[in-house]
Amino acid sequence: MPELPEAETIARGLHACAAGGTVERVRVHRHELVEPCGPPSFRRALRDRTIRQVGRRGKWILASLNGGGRWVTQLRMTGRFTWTDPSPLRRERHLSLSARLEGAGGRVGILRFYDIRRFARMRVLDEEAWAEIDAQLGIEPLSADFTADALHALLANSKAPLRNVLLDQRRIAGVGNIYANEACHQARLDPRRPAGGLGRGEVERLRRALQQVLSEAIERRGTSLSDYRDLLGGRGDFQNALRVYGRTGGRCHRCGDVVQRAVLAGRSAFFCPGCQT
DNA sequence: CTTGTACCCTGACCGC
DNA sequence: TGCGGTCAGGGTACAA
Repeated sequence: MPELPEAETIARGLHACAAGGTVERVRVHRHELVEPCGPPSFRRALRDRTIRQVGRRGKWILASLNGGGRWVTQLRMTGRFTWTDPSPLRRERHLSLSARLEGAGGRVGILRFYDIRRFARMRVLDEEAWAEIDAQLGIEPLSADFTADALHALLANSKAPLRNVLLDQRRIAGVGNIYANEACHQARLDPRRPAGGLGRGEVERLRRALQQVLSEAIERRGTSLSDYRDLLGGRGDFQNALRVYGRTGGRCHRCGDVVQRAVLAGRSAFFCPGCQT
């Protein structure tokens, strides 16, 4: 579900409601969420900690804690946060975690985490442990460092299909299957092409396309195809701007050809054979 | 090293 | 109505 724009939207929402708040109580309803740490030690690590700020790295949600350390979340496919006023705890089906936060201004709110498919993971890490993970993550595609030269270096020597390389979090952090396919279409590049075979001009087109697609998706608060919702349950809007993703058989808005689907490394790729070469 | 596959899990949808 | 097959925004362990 969540790629960079969805993680960014969620992180901004969390920062607005949770920054300055102190975690008063944590309940872990599904232990696999906090594996391999385990619920008791996870609760101990988070209880009575104050959230300094909330941000994002790739698809990871990061809440930095006063006194050091980070509360980190990988949403994976169906992870979702909600923020509500205090209310009686109903036994909800996919509820994985709930936490009571004493807000900065004396407000109290409940942060809940739901995860239908239970792939999501949370941990509380010290700076050193986080730095290790951070070092494994690739470049931020919306940063100033993401130049054509940098992208060229990331793609060079790779024989794998372009779409697959864009999904590799060790190279570029935050791009998932929706935005990888959309960026390839925007850049008029066939997602099946070997990544290392792109020319300079093509690499620059791809860089711009990635930044445009990701920026517009953030402005539109993400893509809500089925599960994704923001903190308050609102939908994103980028599903209305998709050019190829999930549009097999539809007409390309640019050239009128028919959008096709291919399977690369077990996952769908969507492209227009008429204008992506 | 790189690349691809199976798997983790639930739910939606489609054809029969 | 039910049943089996396929697919889904992610990531990891493992094999080639």
